[in-house]
Amino acid sequence: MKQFIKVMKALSDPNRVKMMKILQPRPLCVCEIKETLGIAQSTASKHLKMLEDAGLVRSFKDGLWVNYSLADGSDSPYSANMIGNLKHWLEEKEEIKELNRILPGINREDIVGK
Amino acid sequence: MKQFIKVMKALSDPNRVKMMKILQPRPLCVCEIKETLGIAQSTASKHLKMLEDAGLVRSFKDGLWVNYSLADGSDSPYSANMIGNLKHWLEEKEEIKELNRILPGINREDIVGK
DNA sequence: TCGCTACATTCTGTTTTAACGATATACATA
DNA sequence: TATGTATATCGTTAAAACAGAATGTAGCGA
Repeated sequence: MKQFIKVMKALSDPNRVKMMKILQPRPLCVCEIKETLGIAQSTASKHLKMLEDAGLVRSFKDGLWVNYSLADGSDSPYSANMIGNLKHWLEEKEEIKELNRILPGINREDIVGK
Repeated sequence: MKQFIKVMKALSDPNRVKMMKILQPRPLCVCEIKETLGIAQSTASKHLKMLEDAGLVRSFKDGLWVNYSLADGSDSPYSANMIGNLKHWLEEKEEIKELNRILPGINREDIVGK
């Protein structure tokens, strides 16, 4: 039950859901994610930790960067189901389409401040 | 997006998830639900309202009683998916098994105080 | 080694959520 | 009509969640 609640809680915040959506095309580092969503770096980092604890994303370091990608769902049936469904859910929502629009222009090399 | 968040939020509280589970076998009135879960009547009522707003349960009056049952999922794909999956998910969890154990002994006629 | 960069963690203030008791509403029935 | 019962709503309080700024940590490069 705790695991299920963890997944539901993780997905009950708009910014975290957006993260799940923008991670669909490819892995992103924290700075790309915070830039895309327009939130503070600490906020992004905390949200990603919650998603990771719920088994929804995974992270791997690449030198100075930490890349996040969608998890494979092996953590629980709940995470597996939600990861799968989110691949087609919300696709047509304006909030998400807008993110998909700006996402190609986001590049870790171009991001200035911390 | 708002609709999705609403469903996730509705299912990120243990008492509300338990409600979804005990409503599986048959509809229940508010007093049976509050009795089964051991919570205050006002608390149960509020939780049920949230579940209803999310399209996860529906209510119909029967005289003085208000019966709640699982919704049919026509409200959104999100609610449909969760209603369906919750029919088999969590079934083996001790918290839920305990509820299934006491549920048959719960009867609206036997519930005393408000 | 020193500084710089990306990220994590901590701190603080604000908003949201959950609980219960008390009150209001709706509907039977005496 | 008056009363009692089931549920909904309101008021209050305590705990949890979210945000950003500030600080700590790890790893690269000069």
